[in-house]
Amino acid sequence: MRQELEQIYHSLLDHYGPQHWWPADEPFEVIIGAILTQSTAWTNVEKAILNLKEAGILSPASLNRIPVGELADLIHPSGYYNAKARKIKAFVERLGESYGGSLERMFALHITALRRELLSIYGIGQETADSIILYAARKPVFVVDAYTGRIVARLGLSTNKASYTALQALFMDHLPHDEKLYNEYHALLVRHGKETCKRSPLCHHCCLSDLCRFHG
DNA sequence: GGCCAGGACACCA
DNA sequence: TGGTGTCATGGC
Repeated sequence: MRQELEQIYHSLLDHYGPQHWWPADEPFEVIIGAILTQSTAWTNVEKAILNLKEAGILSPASLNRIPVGELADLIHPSGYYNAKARKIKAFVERLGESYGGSLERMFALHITALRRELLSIYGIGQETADSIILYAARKPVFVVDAYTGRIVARLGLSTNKASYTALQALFMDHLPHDEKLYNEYHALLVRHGKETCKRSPLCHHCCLSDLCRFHG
């Protein structure tokens, strides 16, 4: 299994090149982006983040002060703006109350403790928690998303109903726990999912065709 | 004009 | 545990 996962990785990297994720200037921006991109196109998230920057409130302290209704107005382009405003508020409130508003203090937690802490915050589920751990805290957890499940299922490496935990274990049980590897791998899976594997039922005519168990 | 994006939660059985 | 409804905009 390890060899197959490594072949997929190298095929994607050869085809697309390094993705330089996460597209953000700083760790806190990664977190806000991770919440805003839940079931939402990244182009819409960019508009919302730009609004926050132009309003000068893309910081834990500022977001703690602003009324939730005003925050919802600013992130309007990202969709689900009322729900996401509550989620952002929930995060910065926890950060303020438990860590004095310091991401460094929160990220000093051991990786499993950090994951539990993030999952206990309203609006942060498994994928958002793992995105924060990998791309903001820079610790080695494999981020699973909808593309990940579709791609490995189509390659014949899992069933199409595999759980988040099962998919995460598929990668973490067979690959070294390397933050840079997981960073690039997930980014490449998203890139590939956007470009190719979305509509094709099998992986015909894409850079992973040779690795598909359904071929030949 | 319908479909879908780098999900999470509440509620139900 | 697993299935369904809800939250909502913008691009194609």
